[in-house]
Amino acid sequence: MQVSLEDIARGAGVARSTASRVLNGSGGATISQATQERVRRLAQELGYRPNRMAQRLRKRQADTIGLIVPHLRNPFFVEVVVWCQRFLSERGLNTVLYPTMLEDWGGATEYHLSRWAVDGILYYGSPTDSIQKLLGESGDASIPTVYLGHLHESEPEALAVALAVEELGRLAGVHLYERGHARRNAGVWCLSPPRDGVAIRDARACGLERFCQEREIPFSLVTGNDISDGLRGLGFSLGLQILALPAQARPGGIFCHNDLLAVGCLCALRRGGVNIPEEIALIGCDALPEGRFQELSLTTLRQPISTMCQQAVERLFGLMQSEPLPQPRQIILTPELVQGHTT
Amino acid sequence: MQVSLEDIARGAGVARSTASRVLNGSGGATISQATQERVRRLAQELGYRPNRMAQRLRKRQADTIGLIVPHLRNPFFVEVVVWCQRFLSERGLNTVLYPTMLEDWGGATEYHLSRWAVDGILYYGSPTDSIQKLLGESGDASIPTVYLGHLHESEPEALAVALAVEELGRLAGVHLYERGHARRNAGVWCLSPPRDGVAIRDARACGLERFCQEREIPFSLVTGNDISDGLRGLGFSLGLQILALPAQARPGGIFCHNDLLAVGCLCALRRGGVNIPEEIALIGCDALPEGRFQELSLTTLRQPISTMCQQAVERLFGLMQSEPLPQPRQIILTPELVQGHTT
DNA sequence: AGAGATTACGCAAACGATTGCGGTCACTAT
DNA sequence: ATAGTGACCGCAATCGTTTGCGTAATCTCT
Repeated sequence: MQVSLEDIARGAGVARSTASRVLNGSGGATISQATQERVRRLAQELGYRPNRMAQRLRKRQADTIGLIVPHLRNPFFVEVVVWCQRFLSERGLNTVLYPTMLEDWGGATEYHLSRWAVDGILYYGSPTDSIQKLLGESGDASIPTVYLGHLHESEPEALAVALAVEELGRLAGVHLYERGHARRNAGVWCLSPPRDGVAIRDARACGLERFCQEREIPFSLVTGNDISDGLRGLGFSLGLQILALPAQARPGGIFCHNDLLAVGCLCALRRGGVNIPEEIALIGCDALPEGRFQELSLTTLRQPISTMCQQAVERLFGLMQSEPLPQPRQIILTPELVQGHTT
Repeated sequence: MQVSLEDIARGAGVARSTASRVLNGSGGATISQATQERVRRLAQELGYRPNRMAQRLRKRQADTIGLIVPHLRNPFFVEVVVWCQRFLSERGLNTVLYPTMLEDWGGATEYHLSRWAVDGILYYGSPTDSIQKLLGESGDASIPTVYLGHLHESEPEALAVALAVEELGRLAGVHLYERGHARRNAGVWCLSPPRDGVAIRDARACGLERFCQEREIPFSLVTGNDISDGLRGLGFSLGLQILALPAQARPGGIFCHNDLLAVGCLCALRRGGVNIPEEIALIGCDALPEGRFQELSLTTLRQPISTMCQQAVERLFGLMQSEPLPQPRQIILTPELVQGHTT
């Protein structure tokens, strides 16, 4: 059985309140050195450790934030988790993870994400669905929330630390164009994962498409439907499809929604004997370590994950302390191109 | 503000106790249908959700287990986390993650892992250090714990769901031998990460070494010291070192402690123009998806992660319910070879 | 020396739930 | 009519902390 504050108090001959005040250094009242010493020593000897549940009940806070990410099978999100958890733990906050896509959380979400279970939420979701959809009607809208990754049009007032997703597409376009991969054959393709059967036309796809339109470069947004083998598998099967095309129907440059797709696609193309980047150039997104250790290192776009997480945690913390809302409400962090050998 | 049991009770004109008993269906006493209906409807309307902190305080349990893994930069451990979390959430248990290697948890461990913060622990650590070292002197030895991944000689009595680590080495050896990669040049090498500056001589290295001794195959255990770039980076630099050797000093077959090392090494060797598997064969460990999508798909060893996690969670659950200890105390799950193109 | 300030501490009420025990009914059996 | 029996429900303690307020004791100053 654990030792409680009561035990300390009794042992030191003081009231629980006094012991509590000594141990937390809080509570207005002043306590004599002698008493402090006595209490502290006893606590030390008995190996006292406060009951978190009782503290949380009394202080009406959970010391916990919910971190919502799509899943953990993409190292990008793992990185997000690692950094968020690190910054949160520095502030003494627990992290509870909620992968939304991989598992069927159903009622579990409701169970875990009530106002009483978490003090705040960091939400990395698709820009089209807001957190409300996740929490359901029972969701408590008053939980302090900071959005990660992108701005949510449905929550224009919310705090967000986003990545310049559209800029990703533009940067990729510029790079492919300058390197001369854009005007070849069927122009530029953007490979995206499917969503409800069609390619995700997110900001990065749009950014690239816009760039292509400006330069009058042929552009296609493509996806596949076989996701049974993960994103790499999808990329691989798309690569195979490209291999099946005659040369002039193939893209000159490919921008992949993320590095996993890119790796899969690269794998198929290389095995198919395609000259990269001479025939087809490839650029990924997220700068995963995995891309660097391909036989042909992947050109990709690095996003400032740690900065994003740090800022988000900082903002969430402010929100939880009801500090005045920071200006601007939304931060947008810019990516950086990492030159590899696939462009 | 959240609605409490008190509110329900008052609204329905019953005592808190009655409301509680209705909502949990527990507590011996019988409640009339009419009352039940009234309470339930009110709870529904008001969107009542119990305060977990209060419940946990009262029931003296945290509904939470601590999942301890070295870090999350290796997808293998991510997989462990994903599966454990899944099986735990099926049983209504929260998961809190403690990466031991990546971050300096220091006092945080002590803070989070007390008897009062978690009901149980799943521990995936190196076989040489026990959980006691992690928890420190303040650690509460009475927390139900199940060891994951390997047996801990320091805890022969403990429950464990282990992988047949030594068998990994043996299987790799047999495979390299049968494929004719073992007797070439400098024989078989085992690439391991360093620990305190020297290669980890764990069970898989020993398993391979023993096999080599039996067949009188030259064997070396090698590592490097540059881990600034992760395991892939280490593998890569070791690959470069191999490239610098004259052919007859090179290994005929390499067994890598894990797929990340293997991928890095493979990358260096291929870029260096080595014929794989003709000149050097390579076998990894863990069957990460990443290995399959190399230009030359990696031969590797698959371990039954989901089974391991499921069994571990099941056993931990039993332990927490103080069920009689299962026999045998330790389960050992065997790996399976996945043939790729690097052997 | 007595008023006022300060120091040092204890009392008891929260926080929101669970649960052992006891009490009130209505109804039946004697 | 009285005791016995269920069915139904409320009282109040309990989990371990925090904290507002009250009150002695001590000190300071004139």
